[in-house]
Amino acid sequence: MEFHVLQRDHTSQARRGRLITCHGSIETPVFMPVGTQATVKSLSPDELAILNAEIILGNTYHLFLRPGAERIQRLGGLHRFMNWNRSILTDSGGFQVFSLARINQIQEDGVVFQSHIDGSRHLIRPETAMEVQAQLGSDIAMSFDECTPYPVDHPYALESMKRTVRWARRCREAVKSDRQAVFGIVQGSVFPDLRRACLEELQEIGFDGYALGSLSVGEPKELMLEVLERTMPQMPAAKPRYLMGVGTPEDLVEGVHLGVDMFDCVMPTRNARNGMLFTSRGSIQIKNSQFADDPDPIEIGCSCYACRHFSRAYLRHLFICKELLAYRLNTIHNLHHYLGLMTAMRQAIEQGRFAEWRERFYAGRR
RNA sequence: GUGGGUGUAGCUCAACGGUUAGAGCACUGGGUUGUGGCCCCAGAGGCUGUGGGUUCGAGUCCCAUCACUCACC
Repeated sequence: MEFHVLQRDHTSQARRGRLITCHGSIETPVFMPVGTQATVKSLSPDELAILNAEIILGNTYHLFLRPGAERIQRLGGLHRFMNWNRSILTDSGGFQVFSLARINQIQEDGVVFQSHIDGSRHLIRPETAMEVQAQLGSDIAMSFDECTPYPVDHPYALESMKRTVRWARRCREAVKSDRQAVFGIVQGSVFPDLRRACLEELQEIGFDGYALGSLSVGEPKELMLEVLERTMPQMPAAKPRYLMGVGTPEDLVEGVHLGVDMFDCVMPTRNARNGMLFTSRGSIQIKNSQFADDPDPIEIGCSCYACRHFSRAYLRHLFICKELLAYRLNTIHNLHHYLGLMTAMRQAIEQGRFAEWRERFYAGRR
């Protein structure tokens, strides 16, 4: 994998870059739609490609439990399995073990947990997570980490961060293929000293990119931004910086402003299925009765398939009836909005006026 | 026509003769951050079919009446 910083914005920490994997190049800053179970829910790969998604997320935890990584490997790897020939980043499963499964034990060797599907017990070790990701054949693999909840006290955050670093070392050593990049995940909760220490240790191990984990896990937004502001300047400039699981459109703008190159978040896709649609003026709930007779598209001037062909009234009807098309059209719109936002930010950086663009972005909001 | 049963929120149903008649769904609004097509929070909504009666007090007991429903002529 290669990463090049093409341009820096002199009005902020924002930077314009290009990531090159075995499956193509990715313009950064980039937003990666989440495709947990080998599909971005409700969309076909064709539709994703039309939306101009250059990289999507797959998930070790889910694919490990179902249908199983060996099976996917036998069927030609994740790209072939799901017929997606652009890039894929796989999450290590660390987050899901902590958010979905019933944890039985966190031990030095790994985590014993119970499947959220059938209650079966499994041990995931750092080596397991990397082996599974190798079988999936993703372009970028994430190291296996412990996602600390919020709030957490400093002593536990330290203990957890230290363990994540030891796991990161084992992950790095477990990866043999040079076709797969590996990112380390910076932990340390909301404590700048721990974030800094973690980052230093991870850099010593040496990764192809560095991610910030355990943010947007319930902490106040100002606190997340504060941690970002203090940590981002310490991130190695030559490597991609990935803010995991974030976020709202505002979060993306602030992230880019502070120098983040990569984001992923379920928000545009999950919220689409729950009827929340993003526009440049803020979000709307399509189920609201005020849209029952509204002939306008979700956002006037939006060039997505949903906005070019359908009214808010129709989309509201579909959503209230729980028609499958509602999920698809809403998802198309929200991803178009997110990916369009990233395109706009990349252009602003290229033109050296990101700060000005950011002002206008906020001015347009309610 | 005769006998039985049931009438409570938009729907399906709770509520010992005793606080301000509740729940689920539907409806209205809010939430959702490395995905369980969910879930969570809040709100609105009632002449308890109608009219009498008994009682300190009736959704509840009694009488009449209307509607629906089942069985039998």
